[in-house]
Amino acid sequence: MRKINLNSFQVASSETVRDINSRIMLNLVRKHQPVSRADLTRYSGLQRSTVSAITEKLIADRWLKEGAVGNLPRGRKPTFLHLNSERAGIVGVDVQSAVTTLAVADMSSRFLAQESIQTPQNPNDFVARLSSRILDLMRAHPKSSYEGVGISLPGRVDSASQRLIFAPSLGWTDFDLKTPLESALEVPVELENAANSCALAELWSGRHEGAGNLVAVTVSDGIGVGMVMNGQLVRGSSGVAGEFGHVTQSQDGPECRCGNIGCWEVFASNAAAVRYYAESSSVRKGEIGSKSNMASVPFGDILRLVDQGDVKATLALNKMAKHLGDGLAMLITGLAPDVLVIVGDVTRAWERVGPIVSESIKRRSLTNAVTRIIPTDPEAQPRLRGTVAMVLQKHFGAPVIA
Amino acid sequence: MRKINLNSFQVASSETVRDINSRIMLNLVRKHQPVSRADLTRYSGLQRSTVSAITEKLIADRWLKEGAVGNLPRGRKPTFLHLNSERAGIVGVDVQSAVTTLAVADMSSRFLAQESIQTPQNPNDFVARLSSRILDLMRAHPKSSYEGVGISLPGRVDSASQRLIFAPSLGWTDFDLKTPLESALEVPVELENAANSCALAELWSGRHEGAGNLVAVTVSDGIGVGMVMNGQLVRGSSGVAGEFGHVTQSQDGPECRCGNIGCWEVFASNAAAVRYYAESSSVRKGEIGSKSNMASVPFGDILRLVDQGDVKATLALNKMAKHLGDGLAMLITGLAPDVLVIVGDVTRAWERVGPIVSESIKRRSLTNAVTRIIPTDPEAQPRLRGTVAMVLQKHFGAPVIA
DNA sequence: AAGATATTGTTCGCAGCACGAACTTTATCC
DNA sequence: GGATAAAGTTCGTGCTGCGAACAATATCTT
Repeated sequence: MRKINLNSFQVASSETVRDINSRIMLNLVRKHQPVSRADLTRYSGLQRSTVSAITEKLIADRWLKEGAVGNLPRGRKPTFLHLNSERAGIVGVDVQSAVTTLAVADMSSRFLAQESIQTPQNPNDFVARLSSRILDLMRAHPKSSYEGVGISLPGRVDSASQRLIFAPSLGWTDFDLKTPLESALEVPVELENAANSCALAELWSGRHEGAGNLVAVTVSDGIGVGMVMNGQLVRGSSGVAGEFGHVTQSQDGPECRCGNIGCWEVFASNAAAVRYYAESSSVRKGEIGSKSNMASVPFGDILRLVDQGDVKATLALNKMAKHLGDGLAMLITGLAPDVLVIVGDVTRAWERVGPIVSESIKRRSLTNAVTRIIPTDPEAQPRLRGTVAMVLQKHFGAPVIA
Repeated sequence: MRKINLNSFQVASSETVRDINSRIMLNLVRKHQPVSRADLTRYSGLQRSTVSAITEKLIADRWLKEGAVGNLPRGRKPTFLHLNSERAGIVGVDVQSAVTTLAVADMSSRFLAQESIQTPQNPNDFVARLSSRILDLMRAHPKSSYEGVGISLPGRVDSASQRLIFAPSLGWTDFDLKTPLESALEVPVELENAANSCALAELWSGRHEGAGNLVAVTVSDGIGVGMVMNGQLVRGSSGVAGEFGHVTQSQDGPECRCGNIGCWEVFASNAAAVRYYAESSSVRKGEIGSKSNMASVPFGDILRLVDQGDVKATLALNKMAKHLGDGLAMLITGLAPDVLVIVGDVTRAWERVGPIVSESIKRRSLTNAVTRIIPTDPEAQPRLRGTVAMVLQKHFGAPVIA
């Protein structure tokens, strides 16, 4: 039960009822399509007449389409309804430090096209290049309308101003991406942190119907956490919730890029595995601690070496896995989510990493928590799928009431 | 924006509109009372006629009452409305290991009476004694109706079955409190973990209007965390969210009562300060580690000794404060709440403890988080106020929609 | 072959609700 | 004593879901 916020509430009118029920209807079609009006009546509990009226409106507004006619042992044949994938296009953008991926999706979250560009260093160049590529994409895939552009960012977005406050891997600080893009594209733009994007992707994937508490952990050079609680993204005050990657795990670890000592991500990120590997090499050469001399092997190479049976790489990965599990135990103990999704290249080696992580969690967690831990296939592009969810949410999410 | 849960949703009907607007109205009266219909029109944005209709219904249902007539420089005098405190009584129960406190409150959350009993060891005895005392209280304070009984428990309540799963300080496991109490009292009973109760108390206190992200930390023999995110209690899967007290803070700490090593509460609870004090005494006597020989000084005595300038007690409290801050830094970094409330006897010494806690947080937290840290006056009985909020929620909370 | 039965989907009158204009009530100001 | 102002009420309108009756379209039974 939510408290009504008297600083920003919304009274209801007659139309509110239709809005609520339309959204329920859209979600039911999304889940069960193709589906007849009669089935929708049963799923929703509304009257047949009401379902007819609502679907008529949704068809007129081109959200739904009538499709094939079904067959039943008796009685009039049902007309199936499904989402009108022609109606609306959605553009998704996944910004990462090196590469930015763009995609066009339809209403059913199917990708129609995809391309990548190098992420420009300068944020103004980025806006220029991105908007021209998006315009090209929209022209190449004509739809009756484009509902919006969702953007996943490796940084923090202020929830009030919607400005990008901080993006260490890009080197951008306090930049307004939304306004120039919206005026160039004439389409609403949604920004979200990458971990939040992954959490949204999972929430809207349909794989966890009924799971209202869901945590996504992105593991790359740093660690990000996106939280969905009670079916809703938790952004925290001014949008900075989820920085569990910078929770102190040890008083005497190496310094983190955030300036503090012993953050979780210093021990459990890809960069940590790279460091472990470099250290074990240096030790053999007697070069302990001389950071500058360490040859930095990319994390992908470490995974490859592990596959080839390399001992040092395997030990480095194992160490990273142990620490990853330690931090995940914190999330499970504290948040008790139904589902915890892991995102990142480390999932490619989950056969090895998973058991070590589970061991850490079992050792540290309080309850035999029911949390399911799910590694995401990197090919599934969780960040990008999340950007589509950002836009879909506006039409399929629960209406803002009271 | 919330995702609609297709496993349990609620369609809207015409009456839904009235339900939504009535609840907004009730909240506006609660916040601004005494308040005229004309003011409610301005606050709500509804039409004058609509406000009249809604208030008429609420008065007929005895939620509101007309009060005095106001004075204005011009025009017809407004009739003030206020909550009808006679209408409904609420019983709140704060169960702690030694003492259980009962209270009767009115709709405006004012306490009318209060009493304490020793908490019986046996849960069946507890139910018997509690229900007879509650019936006495309700008879002594007749109201047109009793809306419910809210109970704060030092343990975990399963969110689905509403059974008390685990209460270490009481020694009860998997017990159904709700059913027997409800059948004895013929009034709905709400159960909640003590930290959650404190979070609800703060949420509904009216002190933080607009703050949707709020964390309560209870510090006693253990540490509990109650989280409100997006204006709503976060219970997690099966109701076990918030066990941050059992997050591992150090690999090599003493064993926790949960069986793990180095949990936060082992370092930062009242029991920790007691242990620190005992250890420092033992050290002087050369009795390191011989637990059995340590005289256990109650935490209250340590606070008293600190007041009297005792050095060992002060050092013990300082150490506890440092570790308390370390854990709070985790919560602030990870959850970024608007408000973080501290509950427990330790707040009595906040003049001393506060700066140490702030220092720990400043050293460990990532951002200059905007979180306000607020110690609660123990006299304010946060757990008990939360029990009233549990019941109030049902009428003043946002309606369950979609 | 014709009526019985089953199922889908539509039509239509009704009741609940918010809206908004007109109206009533009750003051003070000039 | 009329103008002005504000609070609160009344009433007709439009939107919405409800539910019963009805139309459409099948198969099953006799």
